[in-house]
Amino acid sequence: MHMDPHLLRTFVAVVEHRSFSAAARALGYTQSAVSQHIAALENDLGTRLVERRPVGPTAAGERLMEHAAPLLLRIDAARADVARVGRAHPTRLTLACGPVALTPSVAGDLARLRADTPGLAVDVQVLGRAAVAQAVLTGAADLGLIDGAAAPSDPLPVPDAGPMTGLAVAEQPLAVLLPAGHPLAHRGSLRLFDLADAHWIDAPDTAVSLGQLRAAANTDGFRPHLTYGGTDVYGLGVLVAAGHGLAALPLSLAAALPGTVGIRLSAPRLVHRVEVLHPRAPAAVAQELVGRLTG
Amino acid sequence: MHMDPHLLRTFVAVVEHRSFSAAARALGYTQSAVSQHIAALENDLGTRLVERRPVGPTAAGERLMEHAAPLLLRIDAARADVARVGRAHPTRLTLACGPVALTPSVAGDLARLRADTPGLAVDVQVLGRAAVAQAVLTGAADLGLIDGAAAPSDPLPVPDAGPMTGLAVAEQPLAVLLPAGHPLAHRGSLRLFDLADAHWIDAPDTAVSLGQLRAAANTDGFRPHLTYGGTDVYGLGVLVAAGHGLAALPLSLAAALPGTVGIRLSAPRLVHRVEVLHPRAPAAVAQELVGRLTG
DNA sequence: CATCCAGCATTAGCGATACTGATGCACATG
DNA sequence: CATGTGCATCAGTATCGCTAATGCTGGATG
Repeated sequence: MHMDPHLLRTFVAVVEHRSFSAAARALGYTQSAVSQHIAALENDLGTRLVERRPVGPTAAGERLMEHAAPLLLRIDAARADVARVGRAHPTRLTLACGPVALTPSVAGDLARLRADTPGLAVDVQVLGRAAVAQAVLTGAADLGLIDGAAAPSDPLPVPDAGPMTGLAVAEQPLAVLLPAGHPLAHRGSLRLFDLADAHWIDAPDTAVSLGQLRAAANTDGFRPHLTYGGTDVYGLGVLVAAGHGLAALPLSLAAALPGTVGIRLSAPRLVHRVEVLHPRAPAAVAQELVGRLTG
Repeated sequence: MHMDPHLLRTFVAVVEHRSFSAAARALGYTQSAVSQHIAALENDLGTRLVERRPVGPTAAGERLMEHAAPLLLRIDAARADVARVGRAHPTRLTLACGPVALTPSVAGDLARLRADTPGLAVDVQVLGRAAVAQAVLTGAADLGLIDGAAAPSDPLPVPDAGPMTGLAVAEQPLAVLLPAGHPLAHRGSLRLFDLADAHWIDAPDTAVSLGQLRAAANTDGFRPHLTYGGTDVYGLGVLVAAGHGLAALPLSLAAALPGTVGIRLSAPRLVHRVEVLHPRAPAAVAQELVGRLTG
């Protein structure tokens, strides 16, 4: 009865639905059960966790919410990790890819793997950045491909919810995408610091997210001027071309977009890297693909 | 009954004690209850988790063990985090320090804080590196001080079991400790790569651990020639002086040890940094000390 | 200000659960 | 082959965790 994941799950549902009854419906309980769950949790922790009428988290509840999601995720990850043990050679490979992570070289390796292992079904899923790690942890995907900006020898930051290894697959220079007529568009290279106060587009599911940029460059700048929720690189290019702001992309991608110019970033020394994420004990086919990607 | 922390706890106890009965005694249960707990877990996960006679984890059990400790830690962290909310101004400040983290400057800041806040009881605890973060997360300490080697702008690696912030307190050059008669002892500075194949002493609770060194320098070398389990820097100095191997230390500390020479490391660009760890919502006094340490 | 109502709390009751204590059974040891 | 250690199993019981019904409270409405 101590901090039962079950109680946490209904707590999260209550906070998200902002209603006991709605949470009950969503979870397949009665409203009474939900009420008792919350009461039990509050009793256990000795504090009020949700304010009623209107329903919402208290300060303590907000704290708990920060823990609840990772906790529940890790539970699923543990389940998946245990389930993977002893799993025979599966005939299906599920890949979770970040938006810009599926490069021609990766696709080539994958094609060669399929050629060498007849009967292998492959399932490629494109997800948002955070969801990739989650899919690998929970076993929804056999492998994950993420990308982002980092110093040349630093690994990409990954939410740590379980034993998972990231291996570099490919690196290329990082570029900033400017509209073709931009005053800086003729430069051979640019320093990131000079652009900290420029207008930026935050496109966390398409380009390098501004948060990553801030972390990698160790600064406070890069405040978003516009937020782009799509996963389509061309759409982002259109926005940049129209002058809505700048975006950071791997150089080869930036060079391919019409109406814009991709200028290589010279300082700080950052690269765009694709990494493959795999669980501690991946299936045989997955292991094989990891070998090809990194070998 | 899905993956109850209770069941996990007894699972961990069983694996650690390598016995159902011993685990039962440790947990205050009957042997029967423990047997049923394990059976329930195995039934839930659909795999055998522990081998009996002799008792030990199966492959799946080993996987689960990797998750169990962080999971239980995070549960305690969540508890502590929630309990901290609304806590009035406490009159006692508990500091968890890593072995080399308690520098003169830190002690000075602490002394000034005590002078300014009469009636403040301070409790300083020296712990191993991993235990510091754990103490902060579980609320056993209000603040933690850790140290280690890292690239100048990189944060120290901290086990991610909850919302916790690390702020740099002090940085100084990293040095390698050589016996006084060592052939390289007259050098003005040394490159770490040249020492990768030397004999090293692994002293994770005293000097910079070799694991950190490997990670920071991105290499495979630094295989331990001798392991030193103590937390006493002078004892480590004696071992180095006697030629048992080398160790990495902050320069000022290395310079103070007799019979040895501390040579500054010039490449890769690594520093020894002390960071203060605090939970998301630290108590008022703790917050004040953080301000003084970092300000 | 009276009424209504949406929605959370409370309670009784019952089936499921989680313990204990006793017993069974398998394996290692001498 | 006898013995003992230690896990599995089983019966019994207290407790838990649900549902269904009912109570209660704060806000909207005229």
